[in-house]
Amino acid sequence: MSTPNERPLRADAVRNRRRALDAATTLLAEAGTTLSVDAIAKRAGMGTGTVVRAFGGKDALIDAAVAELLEPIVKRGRELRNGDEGLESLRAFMRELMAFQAAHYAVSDQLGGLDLPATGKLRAELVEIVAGMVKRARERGEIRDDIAPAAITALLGETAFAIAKASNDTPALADAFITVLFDGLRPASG
Amino acid sequence: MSTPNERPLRADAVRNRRRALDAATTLLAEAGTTLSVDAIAKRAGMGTGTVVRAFGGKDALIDAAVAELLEPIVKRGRELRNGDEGLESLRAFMRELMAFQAAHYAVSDQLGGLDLPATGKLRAELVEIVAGMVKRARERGEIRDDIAPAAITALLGETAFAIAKASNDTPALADAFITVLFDGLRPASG
DNA sequence: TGACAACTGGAATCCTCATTCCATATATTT
DNA sequence: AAATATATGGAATGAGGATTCCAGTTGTCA
Repeated sequence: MSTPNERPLRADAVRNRRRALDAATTLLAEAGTTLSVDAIAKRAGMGTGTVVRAFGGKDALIDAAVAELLEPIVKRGRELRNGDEGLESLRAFMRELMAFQAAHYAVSDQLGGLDLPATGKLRAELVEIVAGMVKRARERGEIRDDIAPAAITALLGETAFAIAKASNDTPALADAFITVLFDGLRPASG
Repeated sequence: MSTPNERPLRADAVRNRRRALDAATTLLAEAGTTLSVDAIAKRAGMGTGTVVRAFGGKDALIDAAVAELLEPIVKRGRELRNGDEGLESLRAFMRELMAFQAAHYAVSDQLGGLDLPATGKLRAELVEIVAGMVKRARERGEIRDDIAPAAITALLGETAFAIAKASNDTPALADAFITVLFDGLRPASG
């Protein structure tokens, strides 16, 4: 599923690919780090050329690293959506999303200007998952119906991302956010 | 108050300073623009050196431009805080903050990595203003008391900034955000 | 093990920018 | 208007970083 019908990579190339990815992830996690190809190469213990070649360019490497990071939370979202328990699923997912963002808040700081297709796709799926949950919760009458679902989805999505840095200083923040948000989303609250 | 006891600038220097500032503001407002000194200089119709010299460096120029942009909203915040009508002031200020952010959403995209002391100070004052209003509203019993004021301030602040890009696509979004947020902040809502 | 294709390190290259410099031009002052 | 202090344009400089190149190395296959 990942690399279809290409000539198989040599064993050392596979190894280095993996190492480059890990090094990128590590640097991504460190706020204030210089995310240069050279820095990644040094961290991975290999030459610059090797790093670039492994993915065909810096952006592709970062894209792969971030996508790999995002994968589990997206998967988790799919699960929650499928066995959909309505509002509770949504609340649970928001909690996990925020925890995820808090844990990786340094990442998004360093992504400006990069072209990250895979990452973008996953992010879009995240939004889509939340939108689906919002729709279902609303059909069940669990959230207010005087506000457009799209607006609610946007509110949740933006808030989930916004919390990142702040909640890293104050872990309890996420709970406060969720409490206020979901209280405000209850039906007949106007 | 702005330039104390320095030797007065020559008339043309004053003019160029102004033009550089305006050019920077213009470019800042355009999403996707390259915010290089050369671009600013070209836009302002002057040489690169002139632009840099006017403020002593790129960062200082951008800082001045953004601070100038922020000034009115901060001033407005001070007014609202002084004639404090409690929760209504807070709600009004949030509305204005969000409108402001929506209008200038492109700005913050381009500020990563720059050192902007004046801008930072104004932002801090914005937070301080919101914190003050939250405190007052809480003392008046207008918002729930089961969540730390600091958390509420953070929630409002982060949300206000988060809305920027999204609400540029969908103007009604800000209202939805505020409705949900303030409903969720009502006392005895738990 | 030998032959060969696939990889590797990291120096060289190429870009994008901020900042500096200085010969030239313009304001200011007398 | 002449003298002087300031300011200007924009080429030159230099730093930071992505990408390319290739001589040398290592995995792979027979």
